[in-house]
Amino acid sequence: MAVPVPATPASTVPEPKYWHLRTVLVRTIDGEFSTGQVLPNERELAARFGVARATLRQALDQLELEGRLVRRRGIGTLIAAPRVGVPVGRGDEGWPSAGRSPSWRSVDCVSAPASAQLAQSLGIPAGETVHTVRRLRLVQGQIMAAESLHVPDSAVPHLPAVPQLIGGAGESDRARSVLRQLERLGVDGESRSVELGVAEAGEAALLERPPGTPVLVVTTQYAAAGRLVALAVSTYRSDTCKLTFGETGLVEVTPVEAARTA
Amino acid sequence: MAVPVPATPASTVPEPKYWHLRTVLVRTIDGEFSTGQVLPNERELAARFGVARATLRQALDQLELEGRLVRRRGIGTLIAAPRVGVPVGRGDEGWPSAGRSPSWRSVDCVSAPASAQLAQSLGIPAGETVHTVRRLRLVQGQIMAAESLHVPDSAVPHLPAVPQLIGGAGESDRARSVLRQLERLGVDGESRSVELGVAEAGEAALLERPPGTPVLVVTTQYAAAGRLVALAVSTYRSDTCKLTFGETGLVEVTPVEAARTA
DNA sequence: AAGTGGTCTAGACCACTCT
DNA sequence: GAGTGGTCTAGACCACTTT
Repeated sequence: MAVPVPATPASTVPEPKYWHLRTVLVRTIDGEFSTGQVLPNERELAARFGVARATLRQALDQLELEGRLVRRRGIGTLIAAPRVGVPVGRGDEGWPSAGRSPSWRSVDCVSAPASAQLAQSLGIPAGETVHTVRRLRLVQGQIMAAESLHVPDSAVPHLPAVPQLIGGAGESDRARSVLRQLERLGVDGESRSVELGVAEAGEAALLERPPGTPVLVVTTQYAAAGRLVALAVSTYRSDTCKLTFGETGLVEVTPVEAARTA
Repeated sequence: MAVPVPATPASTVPEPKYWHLRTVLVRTIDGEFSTGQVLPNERELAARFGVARATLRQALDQLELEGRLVRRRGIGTLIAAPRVGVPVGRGDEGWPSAGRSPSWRSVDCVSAPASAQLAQSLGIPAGETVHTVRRLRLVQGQIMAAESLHVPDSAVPHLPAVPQLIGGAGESDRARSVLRQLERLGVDGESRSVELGVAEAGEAALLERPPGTPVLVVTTQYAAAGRLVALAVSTYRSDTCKLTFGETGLVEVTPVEAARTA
């Protein structure tokens, strides 16, 4: 209010300040900054552009959503690395390999009666036992996704008997057993969906991100012999991941920006 | 500040108010509201929960990102309809059909030299002519996505001669020609990626959304005879779309929420 | 202790929609 | 004109990281 300067004299439809700011910042960071570099702090940036800090933050929020910036408490705002292409789909990445796939790390495994909604999703009677394996997907040593893999007990009848109450030590073994049994079934088909979501407490913790972090939610139905044998719900970090599908990289990675704006 | 009530007495790590608010709102709208219903206005909600309007809005932002709410200027905040599953991939949906596919509507078509980055993405020399068809994807009469389909001139040498300067009337014809030529090539393979983005001015207008709207950016490389013949960049509305891949719905749609939280 | 981003407030004005 | 969401401000305090 102190400064009544209509720097953009307003044509017909005044562009919001934060959006204009974003545009300026995009040009600046694409031009003068490189990955890992830290921007001036928010208070200084706000002063420099003559806006309130909240307005500046609105612009930074956008850039963070686009994966261009990373903000770290107590540290500062830095230029993000380009997103990593993460293969999703058929092949070694797609199907849970019980062996030493370097890509996945099992976290825990619980066996419990299916909730009504989960039962419906799996096409089983409510209350039937479902084994849920939680695991993390690592790419280049970084946590990219957290997954809950739900397997109806009826799909893996040959699981080794294990006490229902599981001590923490046994969980890893149990997860392995479930994955191994699944592998033996052989998979006929997969059906997937991708949508935008936000991570709540549990997922957020696994992803090492604050609650509310936007994620790409990938839901996969695995079928064997025409029957649904597993349902995987994977939440991928949308800031660092680009999901890739299909013929494993017909051509190399494609920079998108120019193609969108050109 | 008037009310120093620490409703949640803080365990070890105080949960942000807006996050707690979101949780409360989720329970409320899942329980007592149904699609299309309007919530009380923001000022009243803020008062009711004893928070500033900005804090309430932070919670609503989250819910909108999740596709649970839709906010309309001058109208109010309403419960959103469930996301629509949109097939992406092989089949009639995946490949541009020049004919009367009810799913796509061509907007315009421009032919211009490729920018450096676009040329690289297409694997052609910079400056080569590229035909860009812009079109909209409609599902159930609703605009779901905007697409730019880039086709190198060398991939469609049999295009009917048309003056370079195109009157608005002829664009629709030209778009049809490009799509038809593409169809005749036959497609060997497709390679896709999905990532989170935001719509800028042009896209936003086509999608009938404000700039900054989050979108799912789908980049598709089309190959014919081992050669890259087209690059499609499609931006899907993340609030209303759930992208589906694979064997066209092995089982019916899967509600995700329960599976994630269970 | 100093510096950073994260949260929250109370209020103002604007743009849009409907009556 | 009344009511709604969208933008913006100026300031405060908190949580986290580093020195």
